[in-house]
Amino acid sequence: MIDDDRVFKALADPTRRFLLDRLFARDGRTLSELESELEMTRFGVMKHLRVLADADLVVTRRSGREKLHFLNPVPIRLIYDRWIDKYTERQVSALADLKSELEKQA
Amino acid sequence: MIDDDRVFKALADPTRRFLLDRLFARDGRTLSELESELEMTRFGVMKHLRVLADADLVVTRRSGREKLHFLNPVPIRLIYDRWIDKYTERQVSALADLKSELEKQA
DNA sequence: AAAATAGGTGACCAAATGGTCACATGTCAA
DNA sequence: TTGACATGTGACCATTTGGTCACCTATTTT
Repeated sequence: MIDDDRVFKALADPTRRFLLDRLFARDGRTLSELESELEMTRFGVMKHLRVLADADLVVTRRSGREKLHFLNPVPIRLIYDRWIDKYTERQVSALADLKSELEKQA
Repeated sequence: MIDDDRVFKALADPTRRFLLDRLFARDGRTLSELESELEMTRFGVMKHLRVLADADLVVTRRSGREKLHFLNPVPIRLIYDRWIDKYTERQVSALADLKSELEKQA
């Protein structure tokens, strides 16, 4: 366990979670595209993407003058494994489903 | 999605993750017991437990002059559901297992 | 009842964090 | 080859956050 701190710190910011949500919906977006969806300068978005990349939650690939961003779900899975007991997994899952159902209605 | 920010902010601190780890190992600990495992004053630990409770990651029950703390895994499960696609779940799980295996050896 | 135990509040301070800007490099199109 | 486009760096500032302390209340124990 050496890089878990970077992951949790990266997830702690709402803008960065929004970026992950956008990449979860569709991968391979550029900085400019992501910037256009946020009330923030390009520099702010760039910093956030840097933090996500350092945490390995986002991986990138250059293509000409563009840089494409992709979501990497592996670190998320590791969080889950840390505090969800295998034996109680089913009950927790059922409770979580119930909670999101209730929130949908409200 | 109203209280997710409190959850992620709560998880962003290493001391708070350590507290969750201890409660995952065994529930129902008191403030004093948790304090004794940390290089920090009681007040610091109290603040951290307050943050975890506000995020609903920890629930408490009073018993006389003691206050017992319990881990609540539901918010963790909700994080998982947010960014793990149901269709790719198996592959991600396999990758995560591989990563933790490699880290054990290193 | 007195002393020890367990937990709680508000003020305070140093350090980390989120965001902007001036400036700069590399790439594509006309 | 000139200009527009896409991304990158370092300095800077306001706000948030992690931690301590003086002081306080409630519950045992002797």
